[in-house]
Amino acid sequence: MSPGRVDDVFAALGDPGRRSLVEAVAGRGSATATELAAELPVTRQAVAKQLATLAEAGLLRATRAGRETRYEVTPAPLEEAVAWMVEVGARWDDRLAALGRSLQQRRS
Amino acid sequence: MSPGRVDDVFAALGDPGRRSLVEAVAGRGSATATELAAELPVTRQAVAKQLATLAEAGLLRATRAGRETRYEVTPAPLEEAVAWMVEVGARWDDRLAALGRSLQQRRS
DNA sequence: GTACCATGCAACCAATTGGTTGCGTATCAC
DNA sequence: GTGATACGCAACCAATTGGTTGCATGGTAC
Repeated sequence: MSPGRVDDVFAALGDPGRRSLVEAVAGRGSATATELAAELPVTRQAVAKQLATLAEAGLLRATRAGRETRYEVTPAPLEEAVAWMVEVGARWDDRLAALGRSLQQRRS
Repeated sequence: MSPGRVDDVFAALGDPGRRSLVEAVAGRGSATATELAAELPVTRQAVAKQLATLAEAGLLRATRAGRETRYEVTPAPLEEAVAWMVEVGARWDDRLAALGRSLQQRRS
């Protein structure tokens, strides 16, 4: 399990603004910085920065098409983060433990 | 799904130091601030602060016994965070989608 | 009661960071 | 070509935050 990667994922998801950005992108399927900024009380540059952070953490993938760059969700890192949580919490929680087995089974 | 709660959980897990603290506590079963600080290059107060943050996010539970306060992991918030991730990523990833069903099934 | 842990609280510091403005560049429409 | 659009980059700012030192408090052991 890539160690540093999970760190970045949690750090990226740590900011509420970035979390809602991920939700927004997920809801639209894909989105650009200006699109998202249009409906938010922040600047396009602010959104662009956050998107860059999320992309660097591997949560989003940027694709430049002509003059616009579209972002979409990349679920793989989420799965790693889930794995971390399951691993930590499994001993105290039966549901998480079961979930862990379920996850492991579906891998590979 | 408690909304503010998940925010706190991700924010708490966002710091690498706090993440490793959670791991340490999970590994020991329970631990005190001084115990943890003894093996870290930081002050006891620093650790205590982080533990407080984690406890406030619901990830740890503090129990004062005599002159020492022991912390242990509380997996419930982890489960909520997992639910959030699954919900966001499910559309793009079959494994996460399956995991989501698995999670929902075990809830009640 | 006395010496010794283990904490809690407060003030203070340096580094990080989310956000802004300003400007330069590339692409699309006409 | 010309204007409008979508970006990217850099400098700068204020707020947050992880960490420290110092001190006061409350159990433990004897």
